[in-house]
Amino acid sequence: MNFNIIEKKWQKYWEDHETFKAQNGGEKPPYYVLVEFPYPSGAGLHVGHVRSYTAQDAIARMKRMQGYNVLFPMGWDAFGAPAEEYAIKNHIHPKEAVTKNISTFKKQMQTLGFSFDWSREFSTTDPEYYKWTQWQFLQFYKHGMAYKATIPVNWCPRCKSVLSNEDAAGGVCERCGIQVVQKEKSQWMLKMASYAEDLLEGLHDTNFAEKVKLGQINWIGKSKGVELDVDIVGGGKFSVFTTCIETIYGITFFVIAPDGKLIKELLPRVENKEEALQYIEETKKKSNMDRTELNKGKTGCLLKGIEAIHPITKKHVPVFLGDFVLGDYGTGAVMAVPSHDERDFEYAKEHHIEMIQVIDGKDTKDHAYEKQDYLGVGAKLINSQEFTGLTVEEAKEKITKKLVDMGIAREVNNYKMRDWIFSRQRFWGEPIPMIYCEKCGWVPMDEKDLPLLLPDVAEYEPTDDGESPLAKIKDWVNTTCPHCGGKARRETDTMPNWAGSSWYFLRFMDPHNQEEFASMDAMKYWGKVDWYNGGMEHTARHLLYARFWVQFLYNIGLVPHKEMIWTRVSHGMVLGSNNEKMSKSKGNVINPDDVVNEFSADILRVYEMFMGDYEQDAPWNTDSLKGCKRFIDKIIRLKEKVVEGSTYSHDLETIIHKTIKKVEQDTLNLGFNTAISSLMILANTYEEKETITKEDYHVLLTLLNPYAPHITEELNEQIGYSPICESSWPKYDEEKTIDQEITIGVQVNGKLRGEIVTSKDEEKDSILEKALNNEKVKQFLEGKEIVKTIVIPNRIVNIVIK
RNA sequence: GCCCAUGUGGCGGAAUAGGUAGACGCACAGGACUUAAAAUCCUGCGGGCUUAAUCACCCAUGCCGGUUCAAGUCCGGCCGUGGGCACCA
Repeated sequence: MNFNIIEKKWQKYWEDHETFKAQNGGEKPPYYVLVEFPYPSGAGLHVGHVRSYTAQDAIARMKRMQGYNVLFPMGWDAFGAPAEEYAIKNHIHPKEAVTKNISTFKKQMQTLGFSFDWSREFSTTDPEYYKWTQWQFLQFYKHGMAYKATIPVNWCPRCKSVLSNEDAAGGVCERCGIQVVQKEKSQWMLKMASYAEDLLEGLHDTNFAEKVKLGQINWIGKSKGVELDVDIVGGGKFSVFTTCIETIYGITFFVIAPDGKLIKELLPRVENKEEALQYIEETKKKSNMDRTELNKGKTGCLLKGIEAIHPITKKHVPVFLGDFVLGDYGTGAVMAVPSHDERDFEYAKEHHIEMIQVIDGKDTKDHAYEKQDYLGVGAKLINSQEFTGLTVEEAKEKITKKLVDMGIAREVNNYKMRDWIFSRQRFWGEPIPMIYCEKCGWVPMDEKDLPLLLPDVAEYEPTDDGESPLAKIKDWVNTTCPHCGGKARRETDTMPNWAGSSWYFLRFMDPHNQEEFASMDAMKYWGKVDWYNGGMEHTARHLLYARFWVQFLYNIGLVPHKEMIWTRVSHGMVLGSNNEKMSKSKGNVINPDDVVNEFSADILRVYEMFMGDYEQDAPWNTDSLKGCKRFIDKIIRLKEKVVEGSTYSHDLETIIHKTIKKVEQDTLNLGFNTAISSLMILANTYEEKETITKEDYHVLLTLLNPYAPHITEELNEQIGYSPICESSWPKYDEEKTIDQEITIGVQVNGKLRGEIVTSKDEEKDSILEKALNNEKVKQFLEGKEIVKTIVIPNRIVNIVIK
């Protein structure tokens, strides 16, 4: 049997018959299966792609047979630095590289038989697509959600570009892995931080996997606390944010961020201005990474002439600069309680500041007694005036109330998540459709002039001065102001590659719409994405950006739901056979094309589904792949046993109904490996028989079809059935999934001593009688007193003796 | 340090609500078929102890405890591995 020819044959059949084309509308209920569209790299499709695409393909194929109108689209996320770097290295235009890569990817996907609706294909780099990305940016701008700000940003010296906080997690460039540095630049920003609470709340309206939800919750990083005003001796005041207001009596100093706004205001009053300025300069030089890595001691600088007044005791306490306080979190200033915060403790030691323990229960000579240790254990306050003796929980509440009543504090929430830095100094991205006019300032382009096309140029290398390569293209940059008609310049930064992927799933619902990014009708028809599969690494980035983007569109009335993604799941990686991540340098890369050539697409698909728990990483194992070939060969051989018959063989009925149920449920619960295993069991059962009916064979082929679509269609055709892709999914009868005879274990004092055969739902008394009469069990009961018997029909018998 | 995940044979991994641990597959060993190989088929395959071989028994889901008639599964405490975050007040 030539797998190659068969696979081509059926791929052509599907194409000719437009089998997988989804219609917007109709009788059938809609079902949207989505898998992250890939970045079409030069390396081609990875076996890891095959794993998740096959999984979603199996769901899509099964759902179609179950009578759903399934949307299973595919496209290309093709903007971004890798394409640009590839292009620079090979001296071709990124557009050409992308076109070539897309065609390779598409061919590979088609070879594997994924049931994508190719009529909806697009790339984020298509002007007809990025026109709408730009249009949506203008909506952000027009609703006050996009602004330009000069801020210290993460700058990657190698990529020569600004990175978002999400892209620079851990202080290193996400792509090239080198340390990022801080640089002041004027950037477009999207006000994502203002959506922090909505993004948290919205998670309740999703069915994301728990770990995905947690990933987002952690990234958003909400803390509840109190913002407290602190007066300065001689007038003026500042605020601090704290989550531990119960320690207020332990304040012995305050620390403010050297990179924050506050110090700029206070500086004129600082007596040791020179020293302070020097410290600020030093801080600026350190990147975020250094600041955390140094971690050696707590550097800082006392601000002479600035003394704070303790809000309750009215004592005067010193104020310091310290780089462990971040300028862009909270208020950029903290109240320091060295007895109850390790950082404050270290700082106090370093700078010889007094400490006051205010929570009893642990010695604070060597270390602070921190909140994670004193909360929830009934710890009580000391040295805290009228609050002494209260538990920390009571004190938290009462102190807050007192301060709020005094009018010097507010309960607030703070979030780690910041606004989205939306500018990149790169060529290969969506141009930001903004124009700068000396007279009018930043002016948005007229919507009817979109798309703002990327110019065709010869030079797209990034520049050392931190400007986008677009800045060099004078006739593109120079334009007229849409407002006053005067001379103006275009924004030369481009969007991050997360922009295009933030709304592509909406476009798939209505991909050829010329008037809108997608019609409200189409989006209402399809509703939320039913299944969205993607990598865990996108949890804090793509998925968060996409949700933010959708929530914004919802708030301005352009999408029907605040959350457009219902279930989000993620797959484990396919590792090399040495259990390490596949990489060229390790020489453990498996190319799916080779596997298809040597085995077949179906075998590769079945293997990747069978290789292990879908959500866990799994190493590649060629031997195991051969086992899957044996399974497919067995399926083929079974055809020789087929005889006429339009019903299931009587003795196979139970196992067939059981298998239908199992495959159906497992396929929808990410249990792909156990679905395949139950099909193996069914095939093994068939093999033991002399003959099987056509119907027996047909049902096996149908159940296997979502996983191995080509060979099953071929065999099914050979026994004279019409194509599986046009048939319906078999139904199981719950009654028939249950064995009439069940063998159960008999335990004596919890240890298995024998087995008995019972009929389904047999009476307890009758089961017990059988158990007591079991020869082996009898031996253990001899001369003993039966204290208790437990009989669970269909499951177990346990006899307790003394 | 904090958060998450995870720990079951030689290996990948099974085990709805606690109910016969090791499904299914791989590898390995022995055998059949073959001139031979491949393919296929049959048998065995956690450890220990016994035995001529069986039968039987004992131990076993990272470690230590607990709850229960019964624990891979529930609870408490440790240890290991992988990942994420990390001076976030």
